[in-house]
Amino acid sequence: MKIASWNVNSLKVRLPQLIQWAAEAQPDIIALQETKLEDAKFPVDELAAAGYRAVYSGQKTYNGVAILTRDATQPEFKDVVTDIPGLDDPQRRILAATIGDVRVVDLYVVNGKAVGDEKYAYKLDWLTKVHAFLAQEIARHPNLVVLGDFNIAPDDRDVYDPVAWGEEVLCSPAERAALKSITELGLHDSFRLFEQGGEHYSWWDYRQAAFRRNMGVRIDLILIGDALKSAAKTAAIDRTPRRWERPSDHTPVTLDLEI
DNA sequence: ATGGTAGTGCTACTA
Repeated sequence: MKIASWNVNSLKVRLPQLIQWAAEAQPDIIALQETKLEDAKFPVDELAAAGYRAVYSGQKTYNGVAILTRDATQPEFKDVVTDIPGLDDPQRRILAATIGDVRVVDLYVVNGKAVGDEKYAYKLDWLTKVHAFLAQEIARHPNLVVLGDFNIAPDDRDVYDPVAWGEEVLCSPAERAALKSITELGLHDSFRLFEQGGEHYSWWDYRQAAFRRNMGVRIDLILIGDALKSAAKTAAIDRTPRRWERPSDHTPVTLDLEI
């Protein structure tokens, strides 16, 4: 089973790229972030024609998450959750669904704007509530996959210029501590099961030719529970779509599981 | 220190 996560930065714009990439990469499950589409405008028919069924939780202009599964190989979605229990939040940033015996939680973590900003405080509070939700999820579902745009670079290896980034947003100690508390629930950064080096990034700013210069950060993660660790075979960051015309600022990340 | 680009939607806001 191949699982992918991609912040598409507008599914309306990126739909042709998503369909092309899926045809080439053949993922069984794709978690999307920043679809920026109301549910009524989700491209159900176009994705069905491409062989994928979908669940989605979207809004106009901002945020929006979706999970796609390959029709031919995957069972129906079960136990779909679109909100963190106890958090009344209009921002569409979380989507959980069970596919067979795998539980998938798709996250679009708050960006936070800047350390000290009110959006940063919202980010940390949101992460605390997600932590509580994931503690319940991992107790219920041993085969747990938590993936998405975390908007946190786990450590300095995941940052192009850690001195310049310093303790700015995406790299601040409080954000990294929040991510660590999530991984300490028993969730592993699957990419780091296979690759220890730096210079592997999943997001590059549109400005300053950042992609060409590989000035990026690795903020798109696929976390897996202990029970799936031995099933993990390959983790990768596929930079191909970032080279295409009119790309998302993020590129897809993938994980192959032998299940 | 600032601003550079992109998406939405038409004015700033978010990233």
